[in-house]
Formats: sequence, structure tokens, C-alpha cells
Amino acid sequence: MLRFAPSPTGDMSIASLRIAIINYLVSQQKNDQFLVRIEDINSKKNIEGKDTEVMMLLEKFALKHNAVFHQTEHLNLHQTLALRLLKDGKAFVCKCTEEELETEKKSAKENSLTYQYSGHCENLTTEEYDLLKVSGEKFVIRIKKPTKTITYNDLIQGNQRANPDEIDSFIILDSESKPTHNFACAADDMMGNVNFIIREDKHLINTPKQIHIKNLLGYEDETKYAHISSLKNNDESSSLTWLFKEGYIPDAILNYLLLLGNDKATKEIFTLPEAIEWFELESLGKSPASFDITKLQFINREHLKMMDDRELSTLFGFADADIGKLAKVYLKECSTINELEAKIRPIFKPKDFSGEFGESMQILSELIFQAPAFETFDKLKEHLSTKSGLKDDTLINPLRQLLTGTGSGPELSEIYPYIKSYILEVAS
RNA sequence: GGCCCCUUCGUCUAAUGGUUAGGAUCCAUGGUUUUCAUCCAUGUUAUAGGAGUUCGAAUCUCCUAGGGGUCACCA
Repeated sequence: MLRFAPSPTGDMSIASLRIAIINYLVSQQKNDQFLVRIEDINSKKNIEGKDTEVMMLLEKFALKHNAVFHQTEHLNLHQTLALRLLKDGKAFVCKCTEEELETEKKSAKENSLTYQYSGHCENLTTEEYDLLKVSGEKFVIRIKKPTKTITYNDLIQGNQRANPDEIDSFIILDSESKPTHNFACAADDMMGNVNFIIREDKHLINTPKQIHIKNLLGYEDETKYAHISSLKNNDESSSLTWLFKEGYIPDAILNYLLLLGNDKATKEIFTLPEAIEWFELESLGKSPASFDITKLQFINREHLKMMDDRELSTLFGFADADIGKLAKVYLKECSTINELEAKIRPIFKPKDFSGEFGESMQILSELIFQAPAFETFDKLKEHLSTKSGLKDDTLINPLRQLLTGTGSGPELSEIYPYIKSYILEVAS
């Protein structure tokens, strides 16, 4: 079982999307299940609607999941498991106040030491615990730190180890009886039998803690870990929202994200099904890659070239393969949907006859309205030339302005076949 | 500050002790094109720095520098 565990606390980042893609891809390679878990246990940070937004994005990238749930649905389960650890003496009640802990942390920092829990409440008796419950005084539950060093092998980062002091006796149930991230995460991975965890490398530090939790809960199945190195510049300019707004398409973004840090790609331009064939999780690089928009532009253009003509035309409000073909001519100078739109729209807009070529444009427009339909641009050109007396530059320049609304662009003979059925609309 | 990770053209990367350090992208130049672009051709640009091991180091070791992560009742 593989899983993607986003938290609904903001817009999905490309780094997060990359993790989702890789999880899905590996699940396909292993013919395994892919689970989506919305990590919404921190109600303060949750943003309304971000969970459905994530699901819509997954769909947009064609990452199909077998199941989805919100982590808060498991509150009872988390509490039960925490109490079980308490009962088994593997966890303890801690009544240290946040202020007390804050002071300890501060002094640790001042002395340049790593903060560690003092162990103050470790030996609280059950009687004291009962009293605490009755008194209404706030308390948390901490898991007891391990007695041995925890080691594991990460498929990408190599052998990892964490000693007991690094893991520490950390909080698993907070003062409102809600599970902390590491506990909820480990518990859900265990209950869902997630045995292959692929996530961002920022979780590297959490892994030994989660292994410790699962150990104490008696989970014995082997879990494989792969922590993907993060992206260097994961900022606003590389946000998914921005990319979509700029006219980048999902296939291209997916292609690009899978290419980063990858040395197994047999070619640079590929689709998800193709990547499933050759992708090798273990060979992903450790060094953080930086997001480079110019490379994405290139990839986006290549994917637009591969897109079905008719489908492409729908992006500009048409349903005509010819318009798709027309757009592809413009791909020579464009790499995003927005750029294409900026070229195609003016073709169908009423033209401005007040400019430098206005007079000639008027003449040509009238001639086109009176003329029969011509199969090729050469025939149209010949006809217009004969009737108007214009030729070469004096013909082409106003004609380009009339047909495309702009002074430069592809050869008119190249685009004419795709616009000829709209010629009356175009030439006015 | 402790611990961990990273460093090859601007960018993504190749080269598992022996290459002229390769490819893609970007950029530049030339040719083609009645325009811009495309296309074709050509070209510039890299082993972070320093020691060591070795006949030979991008590759192994050490040091230095730079970058990142982490040390929560955040996820």
C-alpha cells in the first residue's frame, strides 16, 4: 500500500505534487494500492476547501486513488492507541506546562545545546494520573523514548540512524487529547498497512520517531522508505496555480517533475504511462534540483505538439481540428496556452483598419468578400494581386495585418489552409 | 551551536580510477525564409577551493568554503 498524505493548509506545491506523482507511479509499477490521506488534524491551520482542491488536482493529473479519508475521522482510533501505550507503560502522562518547557528550550538554545525533554514526569504514578484527570489540570501523553538506536535503510538517502536521545520522549497526544502529527501518521500508516512510504526529505527526521511508535504498538511488517530530495526554489513563481494561470498543461508539468533528479529517463519528453515503464525510484539523485521555467517551457511546447488537434482547439473555444493545427503552427513561437491564445484570438477579432496599411486592407477585405473560395493561399494571392494591383510587400504586409491582426508571424501560406473556412470572419 | 544532507556548463543531467568531461535546454553567430519565428549548421560555457592516495582522480580520503534541512502541545 502506498499513500499520499497532503495537509489542507495551503495551495498544493509542485514539490508536493511531485511526491503524489511518484507515489502513484510506484503503485502502478508494483501493482499496489494508492491511498490518499488528508492530514487535517491541525484544525487551526486547515483551510476550508483545500482538501477538495487537492483531489481535483490529482484528478487533473490523472493520478487515480483507491481510497481517500480525512485523518480526523480516526481521532478515536488515535486516542485508543495512545491509551493502550499508556496502559502498557510505553507512554506516560506529562503535566509540565508549556511555559516550563519553553524556559527549558530557551536555556538549551542559549547554551547551544539540543533541547531534550527533562524526563520530569516520566515516573508519574497511575494514582497521580487519576487525580490529574479529576482535577481538570491539563496534561499530555508522551511516548517513552527508545532504549536502542533505531536504524533503517532509505532507498534514496541510504542508511539512517537515530539514537534514543535524538528521538526523545515526545508528545503523542496533546493537552486537548488530539494526536500529534508523528503519532497520527504512524498509527494510520500502521492501520492502513502502508508498507512503502515515499515523501519529501523534510520527513527524514520524523521517520525514526514513527518507526519507534510502530515498534511500541507492535507493528512488525517491514516498511520501505524513500525520502525524495526537495526542490531548491519552491516559491511563488513555481506554484501550481501560477503555472496553470500561465498556460502550462498537466502532462508537461508531470513530465518535468519526473525529469528532475532523474538519470534513468531514456528521453526527455514522455508521458506518465511511458515513465511507469522505466522509472527507477532508487536512482533519483540526492542533491536538490532547482525549478527552471525555461526547461518547462520547452517541455510544455513539446506536449502541446503531441496533443490531439481537436482537443487543443477546445482550449481556445473551438471544436475544430483545423484550429488545433493552426495553433501548432504558432507553437514555433509559443510555448504556453496563453501565448497561443494571444496569437489566435486576434485572427478572429474584427481588424483595425486605421493603421499604416488600412487603405490596402480595406481593398483586400472587399476583394475577399467578393471572391470565390480558394483552395490554396497561392491562388488567393494571385487573385488579390491581379484585382488590386498590389504585390510582394505591398500585398503581403496589409494582408497579414488583415488576416492575423498583427504585423509578423508565420507564412500566410502555412496558416491559410486552417483559416480558409472562416475567411469571411477573419478578413473583416 | 549539535546532528544530517548536498556541490559537474546559467539550468537539468552523463561519465562506477583511464573520454578531447558527453547530451538536453538556454544563449550567441551564420545559412534558409518577402516579416518575426521555425528549420539547419556552428559556437561559448562546468568538475566549489585546497591537500593527500595513485602511473593516472569529477570519481577514493581529509580539510575549508558555500547551500539546504532539522532540533515543537506544526503538518
